[in-house]
Amino acid sequence: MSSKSLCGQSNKDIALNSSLPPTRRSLPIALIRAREQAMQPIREMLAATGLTEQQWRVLRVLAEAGPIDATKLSDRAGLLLPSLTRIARSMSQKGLITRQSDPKDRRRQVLAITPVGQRIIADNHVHALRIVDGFKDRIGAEKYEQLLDLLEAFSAASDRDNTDS
Amino acid sequence: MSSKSLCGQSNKDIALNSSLPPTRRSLPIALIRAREQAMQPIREMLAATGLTEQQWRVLRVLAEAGPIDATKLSDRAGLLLPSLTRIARSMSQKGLITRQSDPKDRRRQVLAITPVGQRIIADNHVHALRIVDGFKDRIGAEKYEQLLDLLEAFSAASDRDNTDS
DNA sequence: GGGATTTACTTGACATGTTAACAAATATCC
DNA sequence: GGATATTTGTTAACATGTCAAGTAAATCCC
Repeated sequence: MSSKSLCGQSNKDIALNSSLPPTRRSLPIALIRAREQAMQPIREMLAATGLTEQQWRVLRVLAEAGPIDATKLSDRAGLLLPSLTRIARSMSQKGLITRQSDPKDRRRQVLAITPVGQRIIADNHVHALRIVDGFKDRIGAEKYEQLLDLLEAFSAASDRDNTDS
Repeated sequence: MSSKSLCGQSNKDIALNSSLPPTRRSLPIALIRAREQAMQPIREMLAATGLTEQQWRVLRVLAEAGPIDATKLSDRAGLLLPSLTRIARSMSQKGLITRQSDPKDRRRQVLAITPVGQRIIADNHVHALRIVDGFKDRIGAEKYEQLLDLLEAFSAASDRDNTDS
């Protein structure tokens, strides 16, 4: 099998039968593409509110979970703690959330949504529902659920060495 | 403040069965989580090289596709053009890629991988293969391919729909 | 052929992603 | 009790994400 000399000169053996998958079949790239597509209508919705996607996710989680500390919130919203620190400061200044240190453990910052924040969610509720419907329409409701299941399974499979007492 | 009271009292048209999905079943969040999990071993691999994930993707696509213009590269690597502009400048200065304007169309910037860049890919080839194997092990090879198919289908279904108010 | 439009980047401004270093409060251990 | 380690969050520094505006080259169109 003569190699095609992909990029020019050095057609050294790159271990023929064990080559990296084409970038079309790269999971990271596929995830990034899908995220880009999914975010697009959400950003359009949020443009009118002045919120970013991340700030919207913070409101969504707080509305769902009630007051929680920053670490749990960052985990549930898919944010890193340093990002959340800045986002929370900004949202607090805008009156969308409140921050108070936990009296039981003063390291913890307990965050909670305000009525103003709840109002934003309520105002965009119907629009958000239509966006989710749009997701389902893209590949069908069944495959959509299947996709969510697979993503969840992939992310959950990170507990290898969890032999706690 | 009060407890959960998701949207409160105005249940006029939002009503009963039409509530937003729990954040656990949110596609954007699920995609972000999965991406975070997938990137983790890749970042560990790249830590020794000083490259970022994005720079690695640029090298991967250029090695696969040969010299291409910035727009196509950004599309295939899952980057926005403004990001690629800066990344390409940085990588060009490091000698990982080359940039030259297309004589046929001088608006276009044709980017290509250098031997130095190819060397980085070759050096990390085996490690990268192991990472991909790790992905498959997380949920099984079959579900892994299924996940890629669904992601691809979701991203491809973007030629329609005009969700407007 | 020349103005209007489109394309292909580029740049700027700001928000977030990411890692490392750090401070403060708590937990552990002797 | 007090030194040490761990947890929780913050800050800093830099790279990227994102949108808007800008520039230069090609295309359209009469």
